[in-house]
Amino acid sequence: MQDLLPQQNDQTGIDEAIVSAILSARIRPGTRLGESEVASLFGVSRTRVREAMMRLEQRGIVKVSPRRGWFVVEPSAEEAMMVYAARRVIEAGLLRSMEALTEGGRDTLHAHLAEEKLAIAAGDRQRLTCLMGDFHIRIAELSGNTILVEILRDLTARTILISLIYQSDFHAMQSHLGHCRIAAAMEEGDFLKAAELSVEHLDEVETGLDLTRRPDPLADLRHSLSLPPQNAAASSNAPGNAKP
Amino acid sequence: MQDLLPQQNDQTGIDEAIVSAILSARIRPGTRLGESEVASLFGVSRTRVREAMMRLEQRGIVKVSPRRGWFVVEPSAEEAMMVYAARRVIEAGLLRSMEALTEGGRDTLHAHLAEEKLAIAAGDRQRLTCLMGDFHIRIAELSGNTILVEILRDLTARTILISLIYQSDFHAMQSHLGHCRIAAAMEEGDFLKAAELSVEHLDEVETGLDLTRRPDPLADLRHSLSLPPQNAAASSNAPGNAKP
DNA sequence: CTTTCCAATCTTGTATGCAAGACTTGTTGC
DNA sequence: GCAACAAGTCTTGCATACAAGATTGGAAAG
Repeated sequence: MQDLLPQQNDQTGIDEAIVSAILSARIRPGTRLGESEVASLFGVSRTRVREAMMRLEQRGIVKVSPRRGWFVVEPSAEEAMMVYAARRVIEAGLLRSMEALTEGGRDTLHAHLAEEKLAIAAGDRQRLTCLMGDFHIRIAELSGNTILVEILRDLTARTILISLIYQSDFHAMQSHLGHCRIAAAMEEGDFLKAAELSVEHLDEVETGLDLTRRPDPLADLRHSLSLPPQNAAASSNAPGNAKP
Repeated sequence: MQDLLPQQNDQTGIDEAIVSAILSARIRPGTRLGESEVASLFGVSRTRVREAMMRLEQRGIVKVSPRRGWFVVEPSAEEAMMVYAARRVIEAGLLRSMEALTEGGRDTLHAHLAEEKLAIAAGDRQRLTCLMGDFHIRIAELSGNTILVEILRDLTARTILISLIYQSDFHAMQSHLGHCRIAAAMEEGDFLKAAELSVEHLDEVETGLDLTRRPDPLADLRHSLSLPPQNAAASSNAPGNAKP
């Protein structure tokens, strides 16, 4: 737990520390965030933690289980589809509404794609997760509409949680290529094409999910014990423990 | 103040009571919502009011001025344009993503438009304000995507606040016709056309705003004293108070 | 050995208390 | 008469205290 919420200084806010931890996949869906725990980590009282949690709940990032605690959301398959649908609607709508790409905008996109390439080469998966989500936020920022930026940031956070539950393997290269194609279309000034590519890209990612998979409440424990992932342990008995 | 926040029973939540008051324009932008005041109105302690305010702040509906109080937001001209831009993006994107209108959906739209007609005939402006915003929410609901519904509901609340600041007169009939056209296109199954009409409709409404108008902090006091609206009072002296 | 029940513990839900900043208003000095 | 100032009042910010539900662990009964 101590690693998941770095001793970010108080000024940035508890909210952003948690969101940032999610955006870089340092914190898993279903993680319990006890008020007292977080409070002591940040050196404040429960009051402020609670306020932060209220805000995060409004943003669809944590949920409270009455008198049990706060948990990072574990989107259901249905919710996952809604998140992707919402992103398709908003991102495609956004691109279609754009009319020109400034020189600064072009540079921003190039710089971002270069970073993605770098992270892929380095195999830095945590950084990559963060960057893959950020790409879409960068595009929203180009529009200058901070309302949409904030909406998409929260949806991106949820997307990352979704991928942590339902995504078996991370096709980083595929996503990167998708991003490159979108950026290229934008540079050509063909925003309609960029919008269509964006929808395709999101479809691709969504199709890559295994939405039949149930979130595994024992995931972290399983991992701590170095047990095989998912189901093998449950269906087959351990050796030497044979029983008719 | 007592009239603005009806003694809605506790179960529905303080948040929704306030949002509902805004959606039907029973509460004006810039209204102060003191923690103690609201707390006593709802018969709870400041703690719960504060939590509600935190959530509403996250939704862009209230803002806190440090150690001064909570206020219903008064969107600036810039923010107003962003809200409309965001709505264009999302609503158009949503319509474009739709593929069919169910029979139930058709009925919902018809029923809503009938209500609009009724309110226009009755001249019930408060109800009309509510309905005009609701139309767009109904459409989102047809998509079944609750995420987008919630986003649009908050944007609609902000839109109403914007119109209370910058809109001089309420072209209810014009808006209603816009809604009818959109619904008609949807019934024809021509969602692309519906999307375009939606953008036009929002443009129309936005164009009808006078974004140069500054929010008047004395509006409610002025109204209480039955003084002429806006500026006349400030530039001309009261009769009998002539002074060289 | 298994099941049931109860007490201890831990968690959030809510209220309250105190501190500190912002505004108001009356007062003082000019 | 007017400006500067200062005390008082009102507000949120934050911490803490206590109540109540949820969970867990163990003891007791079958």
